[in-house]
Amino acid sequence: MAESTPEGDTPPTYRAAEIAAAWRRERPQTPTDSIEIVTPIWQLAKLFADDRGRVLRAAGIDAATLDLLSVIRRSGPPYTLSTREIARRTLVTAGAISQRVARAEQQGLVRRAPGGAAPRTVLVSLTPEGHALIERSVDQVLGREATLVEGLSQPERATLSALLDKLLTDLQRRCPPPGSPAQP
Amino acid sequence: MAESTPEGDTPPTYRAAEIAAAWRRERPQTPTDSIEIVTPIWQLAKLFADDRGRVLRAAGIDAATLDLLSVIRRSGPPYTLSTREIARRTLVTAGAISQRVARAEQQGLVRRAPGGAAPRTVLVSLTPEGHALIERSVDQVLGREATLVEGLSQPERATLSALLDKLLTDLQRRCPPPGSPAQP
DNA sequence: TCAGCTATATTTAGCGCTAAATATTACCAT
DNA sequence: ATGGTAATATTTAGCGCTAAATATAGCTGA
Repeated sequence: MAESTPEGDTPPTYRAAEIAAAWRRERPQTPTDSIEIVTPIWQLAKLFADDRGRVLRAAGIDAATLDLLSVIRRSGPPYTLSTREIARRTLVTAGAISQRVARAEQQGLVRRAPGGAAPRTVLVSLTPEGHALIERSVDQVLGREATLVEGLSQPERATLSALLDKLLTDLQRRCPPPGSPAQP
Repeated sequence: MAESTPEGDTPPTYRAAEIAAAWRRERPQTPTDSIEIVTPIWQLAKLFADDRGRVLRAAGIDAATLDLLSVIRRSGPPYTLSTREIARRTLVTAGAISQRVARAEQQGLVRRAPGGAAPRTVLVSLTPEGHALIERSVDQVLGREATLVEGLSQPERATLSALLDKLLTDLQRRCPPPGSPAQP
């Protein structure tokens, strides 16, 4: 056996190519076509999320709050969005949004007010404190991420993002649309 | 009105390109370079995870258990791995592995036994029931995922996976290695 | 007019994860 | 021998999310 139990060496992490090869060795009929796409996507998502978490901890804000303030901030003046619209744009459950808004309101970062078209619409607005916090956080987060993707050349990044977008579009056509994270 | 709030139309989901454009409109100095890479990665990760969740619910197994049984199964005979090694390969906290193993043991899918090289090593093995469950689940999951990536041609998939791997390698060199999901 | 219907927001129970604290074992140098 | 140290596993507290149940406001048609 190569490297399983008593752990000879300890490679830094586990590679998609190894996973696919292991399945083909163990079960030759296994359909491994997707592994080298899906696995690195999950690994990258986790790496980006963890790294962002570290940046945000230093900035005194958590990822959920950043997500909330960001979507309101970048919607432009008057920095107000309905709960429903926030849920649509962040692709997180409406119940989760309720909780995020409650926490942020507790910290004085947003304000809730009834009003709007639909029946029970609640509008969420940035307070001056919330606006200030997002202004000083967003460049830190996006600046850090910009350095993280520097390992790819500009043409490589363009190719990558085009392929990701194509795959995403195709999948959204074929899967029910429950939820998904977002960008500040 | 179409179907949302005051908000005019309701596109199926929120696009990375729109997010980047919104930030540039609102704050021209914002570094948006990473958005069209990071955002689709998170959206895709969520889509794949949700879709897998639906497949697994039908198969009577959850994602965490699939992850555990998979890593043991594809390590080959004797289908035994130490807790430590499982944690390394799935890139999830050792505490989480303890809990996953406890749950799976409760269901009769794995067995725990002391032994192995290091001090307090615990070896986790598949029971016949666990082996049978993973055998009949893995092809369903990977087969489904294979159809999901069909929207990309073979060369496109190769390019995509090469770029993802390059980015991942580069990031692993630059970020601390806390944790990340895995593939069955 | 008014009874229901629809659309939205909130609450609640439960889940799995992380981080930190704790427990346990083997080894090793004195 | 023996006390200490390193390595590992488990437990625990807390967190944020999801799904489902609940509450509420406006609309609509008989």
